[in-house]
Amino acid sequence: MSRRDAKSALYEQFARMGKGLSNSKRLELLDLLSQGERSVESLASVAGLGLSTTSLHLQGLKEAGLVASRREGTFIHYRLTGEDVGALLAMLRAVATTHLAEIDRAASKYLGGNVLDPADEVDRSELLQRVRAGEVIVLDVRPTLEFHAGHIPGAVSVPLEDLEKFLATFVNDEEVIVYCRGAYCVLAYDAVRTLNASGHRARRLHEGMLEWRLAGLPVESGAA
Amino acid sequence: MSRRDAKSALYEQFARMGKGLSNSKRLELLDLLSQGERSVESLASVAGLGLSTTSLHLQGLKEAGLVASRREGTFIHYRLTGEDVGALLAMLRAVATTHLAEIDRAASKYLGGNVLDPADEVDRSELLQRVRAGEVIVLDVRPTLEFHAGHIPGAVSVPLEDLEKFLATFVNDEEVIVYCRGAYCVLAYDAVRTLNASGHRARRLHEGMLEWRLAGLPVESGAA
DNA sequence: ATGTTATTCCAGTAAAAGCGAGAATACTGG
DNA sequence: CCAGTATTCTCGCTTTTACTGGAATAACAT
Repeated sequence: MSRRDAKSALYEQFARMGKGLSNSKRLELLDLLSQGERSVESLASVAGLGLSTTSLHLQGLKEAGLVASRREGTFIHYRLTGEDVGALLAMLRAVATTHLAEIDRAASKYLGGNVLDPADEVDRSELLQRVRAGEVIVLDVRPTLEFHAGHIPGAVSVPLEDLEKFLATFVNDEEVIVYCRGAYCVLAYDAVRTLNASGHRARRLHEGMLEWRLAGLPVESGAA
Repeated sequence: MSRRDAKSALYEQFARMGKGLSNSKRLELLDLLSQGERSVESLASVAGLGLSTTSLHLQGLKEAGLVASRREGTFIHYRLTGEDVGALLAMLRAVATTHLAEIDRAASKYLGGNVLDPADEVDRSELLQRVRAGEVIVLDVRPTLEFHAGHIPGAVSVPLEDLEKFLATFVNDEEVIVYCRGAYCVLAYDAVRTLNASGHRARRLHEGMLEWRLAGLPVESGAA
């Protein structure tokens, strides 16, 4: 084997992982998996994909070394192969946001309105400090299972769909900080709008759980 | 446009950048560009690709926001769009190395022999400290143009092809530290072998110029 | 065993990517 | 303005990818 061929073979290997990141549906799946392991069917329904397609993408991701699977009864749970995969995903998003102007437009279409207004965002250190001082209420608006897989200590789990119900009993006027999966997760944006519309002071945590964990900040798992 | 569609559109944008990383030849091109800007023809010859194919890949990378181009006379010089692109590339390599076992095998085939022996490697801080103390000679074995685009302060430019010639006049018995482009660049491995074979004490800098720069360490440009 | 459920495997199809060879284009220097 | 050079565009051609609907598997419960 020539030097050239050996070099190609090596870069071919790196490209295997690159291929995993080269499709929007696969990125959606990775994004979901960054919150904890999930079954194929659950991934398919959230990502809006057919089952066989989802299965195929997951096998592609496994081939790329980005995910691994575990059998539990009839279910097969997929998960990221490591923390570093989440970091890679976050960096891809960050670099893409910096260099592709279309992302801002697509993001504001998806997340709604004035996404870029930083006045509504709290950074991680501020949240940490204020929740420890008991000055704020932290709301985790992801689905319950994701909350159980890991959340910010002290956060209350209120899945977005239960927010209205929660508000009915929420007479407190403390400030609320809302978070969800990560940088481009829509849940917290929606929640902040709902909270503000019903007269509460609410802001969104900058980014979300993925980046919180990557920053090495404390994570609690199980029920609140 | 539905929520689903808006979400897809957003992830489609991230996938654009992912596609840039999904082909081995494109990764080779990015790797070369991480050392500084280059013309199309120069990239094509080093990567072993046809001119039209190279041009097409470069346009793909431009579409992905990973590279930009600049015209100078009849030449068009391509470059990475930012330092963060180099960081993304380095992280992709690192994550792939962690999770794809085949990479070790492909790497040792390409780089030759006992790649993994860490005894032959010097880390960045050790190099920095010892070159400042004047205890070692640092050899940059990349092509001259890449050396000019940016090198470790105090390093001597000896392109690999000129190494034999250099050795003829090199009677010093100080230790030599060799570096080249980055983690999987073959030049420094070859150079260390040549140096050792002719009785010199030589070790390789861990990784290379790309990672040195990303670590925020001092870089000098222009002639030595 | 048998039926149930979650997942994977298997064609088959349409679309896209990768590639080289040669024509076309864009700039430079007489 | 014209020849020369670097790059891009345009075809064809082959390979790969994305996806679907239905058959096949694997573990489980009865």
